[in-house]
Amino acid sequence: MTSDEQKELSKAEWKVMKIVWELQKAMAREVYTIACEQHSWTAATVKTILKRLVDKGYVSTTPVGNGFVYRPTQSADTTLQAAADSLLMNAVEGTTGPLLAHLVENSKLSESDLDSLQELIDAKKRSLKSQGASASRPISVKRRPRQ
Amino acid sequence: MTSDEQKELSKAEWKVMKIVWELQKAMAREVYTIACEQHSWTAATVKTILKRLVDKGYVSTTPVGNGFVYRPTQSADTTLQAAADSLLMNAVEGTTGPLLAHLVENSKLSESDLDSLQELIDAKKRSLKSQGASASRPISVKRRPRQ
DNA sequence: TCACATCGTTGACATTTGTAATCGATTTGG
DNA sequence: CCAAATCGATTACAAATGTCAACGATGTGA
Repeated sequence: MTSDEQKELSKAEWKVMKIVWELQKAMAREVYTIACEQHSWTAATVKTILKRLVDKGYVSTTPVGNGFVYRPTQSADTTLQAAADSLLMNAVEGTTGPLLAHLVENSKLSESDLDSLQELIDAKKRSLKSQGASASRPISVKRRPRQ
Repeated sequence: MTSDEQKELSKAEWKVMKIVWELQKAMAREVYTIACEQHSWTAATVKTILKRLVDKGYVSTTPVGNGFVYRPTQSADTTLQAAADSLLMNAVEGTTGPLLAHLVENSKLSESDLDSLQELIDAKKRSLKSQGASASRPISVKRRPRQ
């Protein structure tokens, strides 16, 4: 019940986080270099964003030499899921199905990804069948970010 | 194709849009009432947000009596999909599968939603099988040597 | 018709975000 | 050991966003 209330990531912050997630152990130099060339930012800009990410708790630092090694504090997966849940809270009844269809259609998915999805869908179908009626209601995406 | 560059919705704007989408033809009074009670806003706040939504082009107005009737200019579906796509652009390689799994797991889906998904998944699987391994361009970050 | 209720517009102000320069501390190549 | 390269922190400032009050125009009930 700790008022954890993780601040959300802004557009620019997502971009930097993506780099940090990919590097896992990111040295300043690398982040600066990649981010600058990827988004035509100056190093100063990236510094600022990194700082804010640390403040928001998305990135942790370990001092080394002159500066830090930066690490993500949560997995890209967890963070993305939280963002998706938050987005879904804006969904109007009945739009979730089409949204998922759209996403599945336009995403690059591996065979095992597809298998897992199939699995889940089957399970859902079964539980719908067995439980029978229960009309659609407001979207219920609960579940706080774990970890 | 005039540089349309649709501005994105902010948090508060999504909340009001949701109401407009649900009403379809929304009179000011209704929007104010619902939004105020739903988010403990004052009417003034809702007015501002509605105005901004009109400016951004998400809501159109038809004059009637003292004020307007507000209507969404695009479907909730379309807008949600755009937002989801934009979110996915922040995704790290390999996180899309788990994300979709999470969403399917935690969303309320009708039987026909599930059918459609199954359909799509089958199709994807088939095309994976037939085309074999190619056509995937990893978006990985390369570490560059200095400067 | 007249007081009152509504509506949309303006103006306001604090906070967050995008973008960047500067500065002092520190590491490092020579 | 020193000059150059880096690094993080501080400061800056415009734009976007969250919130809201006050105002003037318009509709409405008595």
